[in-house]
Amino acid sequence: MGSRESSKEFSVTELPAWQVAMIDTFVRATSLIGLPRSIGEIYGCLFCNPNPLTFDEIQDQLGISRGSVSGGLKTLRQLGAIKPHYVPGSRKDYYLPELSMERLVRGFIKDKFTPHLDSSVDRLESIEVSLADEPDLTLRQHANDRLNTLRTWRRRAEKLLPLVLAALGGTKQLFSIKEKSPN
Amino acid sequence: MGSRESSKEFSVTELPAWQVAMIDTFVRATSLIGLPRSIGEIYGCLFCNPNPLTFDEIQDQLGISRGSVSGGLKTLRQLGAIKPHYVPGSRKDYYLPELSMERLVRGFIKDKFTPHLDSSVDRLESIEVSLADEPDLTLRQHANDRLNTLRTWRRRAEKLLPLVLAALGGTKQLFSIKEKSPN
DNA sequence: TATTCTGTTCAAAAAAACTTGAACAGAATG
DNA sequence: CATTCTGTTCAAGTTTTTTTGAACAGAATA
Repeated sequence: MGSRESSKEFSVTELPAWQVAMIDTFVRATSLIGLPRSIGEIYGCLFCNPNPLTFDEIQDQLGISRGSVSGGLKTLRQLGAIKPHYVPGSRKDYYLPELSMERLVRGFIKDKFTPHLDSSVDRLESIEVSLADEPDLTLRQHANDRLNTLRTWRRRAEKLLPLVLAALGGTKQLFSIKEKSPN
Repeated sequence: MGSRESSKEFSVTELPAWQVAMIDTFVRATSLIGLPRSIGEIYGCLFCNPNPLTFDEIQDQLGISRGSVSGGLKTLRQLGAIKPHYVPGSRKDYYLPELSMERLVRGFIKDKFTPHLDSSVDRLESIEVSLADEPDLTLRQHANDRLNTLRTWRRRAEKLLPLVLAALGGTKQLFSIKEKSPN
């Protein structure tokens, strides 16, 4: 099959400095939000390249294992941070990076935050139930206050997410902050 | 000194179910935002108690090591998530939880996000510099586009933070979203 | 159907993060 | 000054997370 130069083994690409630096940006960002290094590397790799990349090209450019590439691409797909790109006549999967900040953030929030927020309703209710077992009345009252604080926090967090997404929205919107009406 | 019941060794408190559940809430939350379990436990412990707690009381209630308590309190102080509470006639430090969601979030953002955002300006500039070494003109142009994308993202993130804090602000404010003016 | 091509899986290895507890430092007390 | 009290430090141990790569599965090809 073709020249032996096309062999799979060791075609590790040497990246130019600007690509290394750009990928580093994403590695920092993913680490900041608690995602593994390899995910930042893979997204960064796609971000730097003008063309869609394949599994193999990503592995070669980054010099990481097949397992990491496979898992990383899976997570990025789930987050909506990359988009499969169909190339006629090729059996390989090609990927392009999602470039809309709004969609990136939305995917992340949907995956990581929304499930927690949703399930927290039940957990707070269950706290309320177990609160009935507290014999010390004063303490029970205090615990109830704190439970209400948690509910307020939860409600605010829920309301915050749409606001964040709107602020990042591709359609440039303006926000005005109005002082609360006196009632 | 006093009855031997007051001995330091093994005074591990048994927590009521509602406290365990409430602390669990904070453990989940801290883990969600990438802080260690012990930090969630300590804050949760303070959150549940009506009185300020000391180092020792926290350790006893949670059954964790002195090192973890010391480190955890340090981080929480740095985040502004707990407040030292002076008690006359005691040599110990007492702590109360910060209960303002806005201040909690602000402290977290200041500690974790703002430094990254600030330093990113320099890093993006340095990418621009190293970009000059790219011989392929088309690729250089593409890289420059992407660099501008990164700058836009950074700018948006920077503008987002005040918005988030305002939305959580104790002074209830209302936001209105206006469609962008057509220019 | 055998072979090659693509990508996934998962047990084991490696790395990173967290916790522990003994030693330490400084301040208050006697 | 010696002792006790309070809390910090940090090396070592533990746990968790991430990465690796060999084995595998399925689809296309010959």
